[in-house]
Amino acid sequence: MSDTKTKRLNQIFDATLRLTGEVGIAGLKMSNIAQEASIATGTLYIYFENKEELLNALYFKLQKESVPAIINDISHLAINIQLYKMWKIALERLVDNNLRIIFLEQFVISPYISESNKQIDIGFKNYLKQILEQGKSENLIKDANSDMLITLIIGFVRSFSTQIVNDCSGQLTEKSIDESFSICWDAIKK
Amino acid sequence: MSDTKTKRLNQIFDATLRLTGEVGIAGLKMSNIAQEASIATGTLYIYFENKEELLNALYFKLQKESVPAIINDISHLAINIQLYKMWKIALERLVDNNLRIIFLEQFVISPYISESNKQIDIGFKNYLKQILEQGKSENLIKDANSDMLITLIIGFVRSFSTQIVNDCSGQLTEKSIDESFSICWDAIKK
Amino acid sequence: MSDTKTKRLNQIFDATLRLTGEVGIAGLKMSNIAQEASIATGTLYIYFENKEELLNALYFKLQKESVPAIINDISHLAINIQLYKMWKIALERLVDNNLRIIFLEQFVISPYISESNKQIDIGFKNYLKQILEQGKSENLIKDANSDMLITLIIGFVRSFSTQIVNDCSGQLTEKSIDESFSICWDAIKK
Amino acid sequence: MSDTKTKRLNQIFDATLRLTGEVGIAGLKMSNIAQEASIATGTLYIYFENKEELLNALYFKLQKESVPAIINDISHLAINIQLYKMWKIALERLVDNNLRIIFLEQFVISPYISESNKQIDIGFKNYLKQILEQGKSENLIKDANSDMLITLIIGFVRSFSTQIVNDCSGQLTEKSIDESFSICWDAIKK
DNA sequence: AATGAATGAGCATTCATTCAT
DNA sequence: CATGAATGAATGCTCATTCAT
Repeated sequence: MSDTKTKRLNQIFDATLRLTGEVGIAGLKMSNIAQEASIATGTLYIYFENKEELLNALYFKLQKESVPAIINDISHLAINIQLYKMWKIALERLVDNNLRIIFLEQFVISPYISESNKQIDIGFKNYLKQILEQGKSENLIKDANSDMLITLIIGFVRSFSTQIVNDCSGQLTEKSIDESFSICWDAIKK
Repeated sequence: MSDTKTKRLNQIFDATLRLTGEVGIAGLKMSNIAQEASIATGTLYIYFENKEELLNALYFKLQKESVPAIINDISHLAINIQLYKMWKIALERLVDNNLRIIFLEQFVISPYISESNKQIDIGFKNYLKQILEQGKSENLIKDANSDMLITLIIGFVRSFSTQIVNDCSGQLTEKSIDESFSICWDAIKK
Repeated sequence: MSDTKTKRLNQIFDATLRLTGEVGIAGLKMSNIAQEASIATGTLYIYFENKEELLNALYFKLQKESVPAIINDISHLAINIQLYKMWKIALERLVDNNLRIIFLEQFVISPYISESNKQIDIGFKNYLKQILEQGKSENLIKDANSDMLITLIIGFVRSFSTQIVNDCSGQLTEKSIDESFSICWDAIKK
Repeated sequence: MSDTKTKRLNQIFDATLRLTGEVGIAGLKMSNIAQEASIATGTLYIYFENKEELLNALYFKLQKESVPAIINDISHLAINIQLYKMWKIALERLVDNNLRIIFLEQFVISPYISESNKQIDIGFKNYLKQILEQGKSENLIKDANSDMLITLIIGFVRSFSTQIVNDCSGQLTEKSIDESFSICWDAIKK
């Protein structure tokens, strides 16, 4: 992809994220996205077929960026350390760019999400499942249904990061990362 | 309120819940709600000023129905029993009418939610906070930040009920209620 | 169909025909059609899915009105009288409402015409073919390819009516009808 | 005109004719013409002020090519031979390149045609008129209104060539040329 | 109160034309 | 000259809301 195109796409994605933070996905207008990105409305349609494709492309990009960063080569570590690292990276990524989490939370329930993007989470969940299964075999993790444990973990990360983002004075500190992970670990350890 | 009016309101609310399950909140159209409720579009505006008021009224009704049921006079029981009962009732209510949870999840992040309704959750959270504080003083609950614990609990209940609703074969059994609560309890107990 | 609906459709069709005469089919705008029909733009979309459907419906109506009028119960008459009556009615109908011919001529080559409407002429052509075949068997009509004769007749009617319509001072008189038919008849008679 | 320029113009004209056959004049887009001609959109505007000029230039070129070929020095021949030769050349030219006829038919009723191009037919019609007038004075041609006869002839040529072009299996043979002319001649001869 | 056709402001999308490279 | 990405005015279409019946 040419540098110009990449740059233009990022301009558009950044503008979309910024606006989502202000007006939500339901309030997004193509003309506003263009204005926020300092381009003409028509230019958006050079890069995307329509509004739906633009939003799905942004979702795909955010997911693509997130998952590898989270699961990056930690397979040699102890289970609880692996989980801790994933926990930390997930929280940091989500909270670091709070616009990201606002967009993701809203997009997944919007009428715009495509079938293919609906399935995109599954890769990460499978990876998490492997770790949990291994933990069970090492007698470190509870013998509960893995799907339930995964639901617990993801539900907590989402709630927690959303809370920090929405709480104006909220900050993600080492202490809060450790404390939240500790709670999560107690929930799933044997 | 006259019986006719109550009946009419329920017709509208049921139609709205049903449609939300199909098209999401962002996809709701007043004309469709009317059609689904077997009334004329104009009739909606006899009962509600506009779309925003209709949705907020539905949210208010769902919350009003849920909260009392959950917190109904259990203050004399042991902390973990109180929490277990709340856990069970919350799960049952959410899963029982899956349209309810879909609507609630979407509404709280929609542009339609009013300031007053944004605060409605707080009552329940304060109640939960009291229980947790009492638990801490009885040395049963972790000495962690109560808001974090609440976030954990609510995040898990939401994720878990959503998963059961979305999983076609998902059923809420005594076993899954107990198992999920057990995990949650391990997370917050001392 | 209710009277109101019929009236509304005619309002829209009339407005469309009038505008086609001014700006041609390529220049038609939905907002202008609405304005010309003294209704709101949105109202057009109550009666028609989109612009394409509106135009196809108008074409269908014009054709439906024309064909029966032309072929109305003349089968007992002599061949040349039958043809003369069809010739006269066709010319009168086309010239009588010159907007009709302008619309028809433009629509059949526009990108809006649907496949089903493309086939609509065939009914009339088949009727004409029967008459010509009968004429041949009675030794009144040339033994030439019927399709060619039909093409001749229709081509001439179209050209002639278009010329009269476009010629500002043009009038369709009994004399010009008779004269033009006489020429046509000489072309096809044995 | 430089060779390069001539070549470029032909590239553009050919592309325009080809596209008109596919999407009609109303469906022509400058970007598609450029693509079909394997040049950049902007390049079109080096050779033509705008879309209207491009189409009018193409129409003018097609007419310039056609008329001389049709009326080329046949004035010494008998009237019916003159007409036969014109008939034959006209049919051959039109059918030879069916895209030509599609374009011409659509362009003359499009909103793009300029006043000057509207008059371009008149030269040919005047020539035809002279022949018919001469034929009348020689007692060979009917004493009918010449404009009507011209309308008949042109209408038939157009319909007939269009039919051959649209009829997939249609071929222009010596036999069909002779047969069609014979019919036409019967129509106008005394 | 109930109706539902009508409204029109608002938004998504198109495409002829321009201009920096 | 040639390019093609960028432009933005113009246009098709939507849908919350109104109002005559």
